[in-house]
Amino acid sequence: MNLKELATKLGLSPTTVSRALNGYPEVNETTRERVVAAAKRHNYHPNTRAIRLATGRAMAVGHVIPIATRHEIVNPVFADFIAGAGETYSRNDYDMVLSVVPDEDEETTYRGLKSKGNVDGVIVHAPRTHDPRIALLREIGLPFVVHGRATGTAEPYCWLDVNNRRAFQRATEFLLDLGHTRIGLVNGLEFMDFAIRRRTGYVDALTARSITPDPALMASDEMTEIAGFRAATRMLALPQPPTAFLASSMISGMGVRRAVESAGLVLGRDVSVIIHDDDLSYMKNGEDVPIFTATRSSVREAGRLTAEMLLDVIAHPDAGPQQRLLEAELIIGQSTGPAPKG
Amino acid sequence: MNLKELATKLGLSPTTVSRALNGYPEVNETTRERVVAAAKRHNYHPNTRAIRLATGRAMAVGHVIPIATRHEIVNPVFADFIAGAGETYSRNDYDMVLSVVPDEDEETTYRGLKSKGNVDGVIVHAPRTHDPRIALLREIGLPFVVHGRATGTAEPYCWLDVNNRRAFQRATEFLLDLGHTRIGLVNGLEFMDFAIRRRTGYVDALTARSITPDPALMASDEMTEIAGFRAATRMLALPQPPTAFLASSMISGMGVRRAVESAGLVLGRDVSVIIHDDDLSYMKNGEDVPIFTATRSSVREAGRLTAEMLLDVIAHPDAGPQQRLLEAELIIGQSTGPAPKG
DNA sequence: TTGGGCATCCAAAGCGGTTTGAAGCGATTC
DNA sequence: GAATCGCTTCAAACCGCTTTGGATGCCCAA
Repeated sequence: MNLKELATKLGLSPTTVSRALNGYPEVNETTRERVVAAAKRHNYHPNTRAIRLATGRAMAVGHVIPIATRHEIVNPVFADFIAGAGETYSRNDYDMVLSVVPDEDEETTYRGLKSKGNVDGVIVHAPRTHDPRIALLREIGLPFVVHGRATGTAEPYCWLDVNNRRAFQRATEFLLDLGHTRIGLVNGLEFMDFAIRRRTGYVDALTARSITPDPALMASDEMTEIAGFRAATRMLALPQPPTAFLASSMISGMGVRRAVESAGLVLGRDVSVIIHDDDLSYMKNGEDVPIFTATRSSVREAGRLTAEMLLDVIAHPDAGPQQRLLEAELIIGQSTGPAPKG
Repeated sequence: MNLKELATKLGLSPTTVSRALNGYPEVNETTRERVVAAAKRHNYHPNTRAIRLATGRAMAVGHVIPIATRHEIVNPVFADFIAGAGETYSRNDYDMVLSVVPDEDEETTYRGLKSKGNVDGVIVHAPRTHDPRIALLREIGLPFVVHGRATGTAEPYCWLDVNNRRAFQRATEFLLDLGHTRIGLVNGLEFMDFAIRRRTGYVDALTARSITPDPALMASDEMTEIAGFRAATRMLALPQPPTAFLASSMISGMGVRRAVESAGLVLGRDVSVIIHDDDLSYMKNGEDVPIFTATRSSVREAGRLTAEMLLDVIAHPDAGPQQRLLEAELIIGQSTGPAPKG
């Protein structure tokens, strides 16, 4: 059943039927009701491909996912973000199209998305410092919103980010208040913008209390269980081991916990751990009582909000760049306690 | 730059230019070269929306992701599968469109995808026994491939699955050969088809050696770290605790490991653990030497293959239903050893 | 009476490609 | 020399919708 057939069946022109269904004013209310009823009865759904061609809009948003050899973006955090964004798209009748491409094809993919008209805009994931994608997207004129920020980008652009610096600063201060002075940082890869901001927060909090950050207590690696385990194990073997850790994610935090327990120490008594909790839907940090003390910020909610921002940018291309900074909560769990007296 | 402009520039008709670029035989080779060169020079890319309308094909594949209140499908395994499928789509110039919808809207979404013509086919995730989606998709005539199988479906359909029964049977036999007789099963939720098959494999292996499966040694829950921890802790507290475990995933295996270590036992010596390893790209089971002994089957590869099967089904709708069963490898890691003499 | 305004509706022209049917033309065949 | 054929090319229809620019009829004010 297409528009023409429905129009014939109703004894109306396609024009009127189209207008009736799309809520245009120049159609008699009685007629509109007839049309709407007939559309429902015959289970008429306008063909998306035709709408897209006729309107010139793709009604779709792209997410480009590079298959990196080194840093894998296909991680749990990404999945939850996508799920959040997808909820927003569904509610607004937009399609979400994912392009999984070898990372050397990333630029070509963005250019293709624009010139072939597959999408109306894109979301940029996992920005690095001086991320080239921002200039690229501006150049080709494809609307975009960045999830995170890219230090070193001159002109303003749209982004939504969590205040990572502040989160880690507060977490560090919290540990300092508990009497910890040797605090290990198990960070993500530090070419990622968020990781740098987190380290900055950590360093700032220490320096504010006149503690010189110790390079031996700062690790930077993939946010995996193994990497967390290794980094923490190494630090615990130092002559002056840390009494507390900041871990970049739930997963690396689990590695840290394993290192702590393997060393015969008790979590929350001998060693304190604070993680950053993205509040992943399938990997909760405890139920009522959080297992880990954490800086928490739902990445799924971030996905929803970033997608909303993008749809807004697409609808109003000439409004200035939107920017939004979310604050993480500091939630107290069972993994922190006063520094052991020593 | 669109087709008409390019044609004018070349002094040719749109017809000829279109044919030249699409490799049709009825065009002079010299002309074709001219056209191809001009297209490249002017950076011409045919508009996807127009192609889709003209050809009647969506050149897109759908993945419907229900937001369940109970069982969350947005998990790491799903992310890796999507990444694999996405690779296949990119190579074949198909778009991957993800629909994230409340689970009560799932049926409506499939119907809409079909009647609005957004996609040429879909992949069905996480089938349950008697999964209603299979009959639905057949009814509305939307090509599909199931990742997994749905016991209780009468008519044949396309699927790609891992031999879960065999994998868990072999793993159980391996433990039995090592002298373990009390083996705990930390399974996924057993309304999921794969979970049932795994339990069947486990039970079959036990019965073949005249061991009666003990209900107290069989747990079924979400495949999370906490659930794994709880199930294993409970079993280890039994009067006759198990000396080995089968865990449904890397993550629940980590929970089991924590339970083992919390009980003061040593993994691989006092208690053996075998996990099912989906070979997730961001969560490797060790590097050279696997941490866990495991039944391994790359879910990312499954994604690639399932997508290929679907594209094939779309291209040849009248060929019979394709079905493919992948075997998991049994890889030996450091988490298994002979049963302690007792 | 007339003409302007308003409420409705429609024909037709896009959107940017693909595809059908036909035509031009030099070479070949009879 | 006319008919046929293969090779190229093109005009036009079409995909299914939106949207522009009338057209129609009716009511009301001048």
